[in-house]
Amino acid sequence: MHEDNPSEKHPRKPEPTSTTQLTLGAYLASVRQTLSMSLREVEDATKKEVSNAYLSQLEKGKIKKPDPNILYSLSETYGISYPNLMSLAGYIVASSTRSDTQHHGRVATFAEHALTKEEEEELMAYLKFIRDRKKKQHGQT
Amino acid sequence: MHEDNPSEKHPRKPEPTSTTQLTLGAYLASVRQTLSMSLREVEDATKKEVSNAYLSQLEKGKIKKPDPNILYSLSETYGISYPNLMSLAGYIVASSTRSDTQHHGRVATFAEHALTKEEEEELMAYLKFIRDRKKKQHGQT
DNA sequence: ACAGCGCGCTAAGGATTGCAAGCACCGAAT
DNA sequence: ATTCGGTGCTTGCAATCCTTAGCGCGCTGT
Repeated sequence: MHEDNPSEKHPRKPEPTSTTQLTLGAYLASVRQTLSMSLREVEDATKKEVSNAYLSQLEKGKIKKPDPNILYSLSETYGISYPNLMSLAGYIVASSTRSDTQHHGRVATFAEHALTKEEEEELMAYLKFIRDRKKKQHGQT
Repeated sequence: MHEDNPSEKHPRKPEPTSTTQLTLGAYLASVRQTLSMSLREVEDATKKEVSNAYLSQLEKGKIKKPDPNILYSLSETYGISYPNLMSLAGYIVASSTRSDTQHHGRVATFAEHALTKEEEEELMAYLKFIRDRKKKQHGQT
């Protein structure tokens, strides 16, 4: 069991403005109050994607694992960071895996790997899989 | 039970529902079979984070919204892209991959396919997995 | 006073997740 | 032939999500 008591083992930070050790619920509540929105206003703003009842539970920490898409709706409505919400919810964030624009020096490629025919076929099939996926992946941001 | 519910509340991708019915389950099953791993091997490889029973259901498409962290475990043990799994599961991906148009053609058999960096890395990981598997047959990292 | 409205919040319940346990099947060793 | 281990898969169940109703409170106007 985990306790959600945000007021211990920490010398109490005076500035809750950053994305510190806040709980998801506390953070969401803070943002909503800052925007002076009611639970039902948020419900409408998200086009009923998040019910006022659920948001209440969310803010009170009664929900442990909210659907990522709900978090996304809230991030859009509030104008806050989606990955941050994901992180607060205990989900591993996709872009946290650093492997993007870094080591570019490893030329390598498959040329020097002497692919067997079997391997090549498998890799081709896999590549197709990846790309088929990306086609469907259009429609975000 | 139909997944064709028109009164969907949550943001779901406006997918054409035609052509490539590339589902999460099919993809996961494909990868696992390519790696020649049994359900229980994966269960062990993920340190019991994913039970064999659940993986079976996942592959058969019986699970609609798996926990992102489970998808992460699978992406790690399979050596595949986590955001891609998220996307397949219907979750909105945190920082969308803007990898298109990044082509830095690297020759080899795949040169004609103009691999992006991400694709290349994923394929490399995949190739490594294939070869690893052939060498050891069993054991862990 | 008392409607009426909006507020945060709670109750109850259907739906889904994820797991432990167990099933039926198969191939190999005894 | 029979046991043994391994395979995918199913079942039953507790836990959790998320929704629809509805409660109690405070406010405003008639």
